[in-house]
Amino acid sequence: MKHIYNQLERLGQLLRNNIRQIASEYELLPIQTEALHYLSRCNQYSNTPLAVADYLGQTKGTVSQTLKVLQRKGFIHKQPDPEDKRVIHLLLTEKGFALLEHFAPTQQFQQLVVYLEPQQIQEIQRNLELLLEAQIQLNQHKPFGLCKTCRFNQSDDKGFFCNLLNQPLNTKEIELICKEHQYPQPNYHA
Amino acid sequence: MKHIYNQLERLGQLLRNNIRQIASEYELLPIQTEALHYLSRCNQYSNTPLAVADYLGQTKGTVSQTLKVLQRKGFIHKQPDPEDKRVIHLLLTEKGFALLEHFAPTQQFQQLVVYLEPQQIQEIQRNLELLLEAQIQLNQHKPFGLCKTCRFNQSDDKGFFCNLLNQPLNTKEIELICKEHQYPQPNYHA
DNA sequence: CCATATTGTTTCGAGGCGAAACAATGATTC
DNA sequence: GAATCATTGTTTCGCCTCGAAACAATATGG
Repeated sequence: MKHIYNQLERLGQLLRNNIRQIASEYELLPIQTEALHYLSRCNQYSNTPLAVADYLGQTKGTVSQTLKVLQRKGFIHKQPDPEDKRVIHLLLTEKGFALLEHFAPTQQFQQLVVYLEPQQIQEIQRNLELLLEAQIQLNQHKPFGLCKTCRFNQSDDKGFFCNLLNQPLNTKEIELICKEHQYPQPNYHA
Repeated sequence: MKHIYNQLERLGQLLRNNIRQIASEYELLPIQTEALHYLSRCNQYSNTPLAVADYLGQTKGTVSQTLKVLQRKGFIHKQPDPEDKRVIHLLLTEKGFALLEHFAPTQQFQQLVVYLEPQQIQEIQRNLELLLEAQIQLNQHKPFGLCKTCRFNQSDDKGFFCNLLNQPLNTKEIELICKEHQYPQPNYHA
């Protein structure tokens, strides 16, 4: 496992450096682009400062400042929740969405496909999925998975429905990240 | 590839958060432990501030400050090079080595082995190796590989020898990271 | 209605981060 | 050998991350 740890640490560093390099052209830091990337993929119940803090593993105070910078630079705007006046929803501006086109994934990363065969790509995806689920399980970390893989998501002939939030979901929404996500059952090896 | 990118970004974040959590008990930041981890694995030609900067993808000015903190906290000490008086060698103190026992890999990460079968571990290692080499190739980044996989490393009945630095190497040294490392030839798919 | 919990912001101090200026030493060239 | 250029490392500046703690506002439960 030591070898895998070193490989993952290194891959993470290289990816982060890759992001840093491109982000610097827009005068952004890696953590800022990571927050934007999350906000572009999460659902309407998960786009709050607290959810970003949970996702990135930082305190709400730290995230609050990072969001202030992103807002000042025009990548996001804040929208008060009409029902719960404590809550703020974070929405990407057009500038924010435009930025992510260059970022997630980076162009350089997309070129990796040249070095890999389709079968290998499948295999790598499966392996990374395994590592991710095991890591989340061990960390006691919220999985932040997509609704379509969530135990609360129910599908019938009328579409999809979240049994936790008691809300209907459309085909776009079940592809988004939810902070309340729970896997149906452990699918790793005991 | 977009899926793999998202998985790798997430795995990197979780790993970094895991490190942050443990490091905070020692009042260290992730980047500081990453520098220490590198210095514990590199050879005597690669333990300089500039090499650390190349490895971590940061400027020498930034690294100089990080090293200053690590020195003040007693994890490393600086040793001037006797031949080239511009060069400083960075050596871990006992406290530095002791710290890494808890870190690389983290205890939590080692427990991942419970969720994986030996065959899967092999497969994951191979796949990560592929991704790493392709990523390094694309980044035009120095590989920072081990001497035993380097094209300059020659082995005969007397032991090992580096044809670049014209130095003999022992069995311990060929397991260390070298900043001059070069792969013998591309072993990915064109 | 009141105590408690939750969400988000602000403030503080330490430190990461890159760019640029700087100092010291080594290498090249003439 | 002296002048020029390259390399290595440090310092300074301004902006930002980061966590902890204090704070304000709203929600919830008795």
